[in-house]
Amino acid sequence: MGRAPCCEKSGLKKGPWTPEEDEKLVAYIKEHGQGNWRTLPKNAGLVRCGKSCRLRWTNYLRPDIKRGRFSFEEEEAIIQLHSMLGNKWSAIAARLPGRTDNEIKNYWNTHIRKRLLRIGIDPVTHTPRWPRLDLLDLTSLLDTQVDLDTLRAMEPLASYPDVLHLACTVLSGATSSPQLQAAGPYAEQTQLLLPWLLQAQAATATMAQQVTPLASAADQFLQADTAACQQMSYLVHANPEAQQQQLAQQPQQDHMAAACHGAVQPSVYDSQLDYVPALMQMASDASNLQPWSSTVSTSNNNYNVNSGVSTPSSSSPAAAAQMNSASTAAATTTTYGRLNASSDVITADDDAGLLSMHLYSELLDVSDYM
DNA sequence: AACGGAACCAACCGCTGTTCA
DNA sequence: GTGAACAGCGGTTGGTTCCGT
Repeated sequence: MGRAPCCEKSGLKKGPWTPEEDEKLVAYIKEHGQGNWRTLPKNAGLVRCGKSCRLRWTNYLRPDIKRGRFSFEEEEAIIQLHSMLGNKWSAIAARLPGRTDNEIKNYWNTHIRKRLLRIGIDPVTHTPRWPRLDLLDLTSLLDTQVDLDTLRAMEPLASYPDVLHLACTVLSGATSSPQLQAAGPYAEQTQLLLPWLLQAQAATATMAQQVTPLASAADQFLQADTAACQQMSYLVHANPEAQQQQLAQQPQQDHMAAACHGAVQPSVYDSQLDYVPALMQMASDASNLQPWSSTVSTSNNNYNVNSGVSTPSSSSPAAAAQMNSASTAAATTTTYGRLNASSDVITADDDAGLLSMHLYSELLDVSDYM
């Protein structure tokens, strides 16, 4: 025999609460405290289910609830937390004093989600959704005719928007770089950069698949990005001597760096468009790889690098608990790893959370909060 | 002013893990 | 040990408000 039913299943009022009902509920809880929701409605003189009373109290009547518009900081925090926790609204609410899970959930679905979609960020994975736009940006930035074969060869990169984004950022910075302008015709540099993008991406994806159980996937990502950034920098500066020097100074720091260094040997691309068939092959190889976000998850634990997002159906509280804030923040940052393009200097921000917050700040339309 | 669609959000629904008779 | 209810959570609904035509 189980418990007695909490309330009658019929004859109870549903729908919006009246001020009188609110008054009764608040008065009762002030006097007796919350809890014992089964008997509360009857004792408080309400013709409501206990569950309904609990919901009304926790979502609306609680005195510590902060009502009104979400601030810019709160919105940033929600996005940041969502990238780590997924649709764990109660967990997110626990970190936002005065806000309820229901309120945050509603706000996410009606405001943030749409805003992210509008700016091209997938609200589930927190990764860019429009790689082809990046591609367009890239070609426009090159300010030169990129042959169709090369473009076609790059198509598989649509699954790897991060690299394209990275390239765009670097190139946009490079456009205004006096060093680069002094180094030679810009078109020549970019002709080198395009095939390199493919190789670097393929190498990075391979690297990601071979992630070791000892190192966190997030760290691997970070290393890969850092290496990619360094290589980008080399290319932008187009100084082979400096490249070799740097290579000698940081031997075999990681596989990714080695792979990238091999890919950018100038001699490889000296003979005009010799590399195009090779590019096609590389692109084909790359197309067989899973996008970063889905490949890099270690099998011996529950760590999910997919921006730390786990769908309700696939996640478990244990898995969520294992995701400490530092590592998930690192994963998030890697996803949005970026360069200090304006100065052609690649910066590796130690404060991962801060970095991604910074990026989100850029993505959000601040004017909405003015 | 009237209308229709979009946006918003409080409340409900249904599921899951926990508690307890 | 069993099973029913509780408590909590995320998803969804539907009523209301807003806004453009």
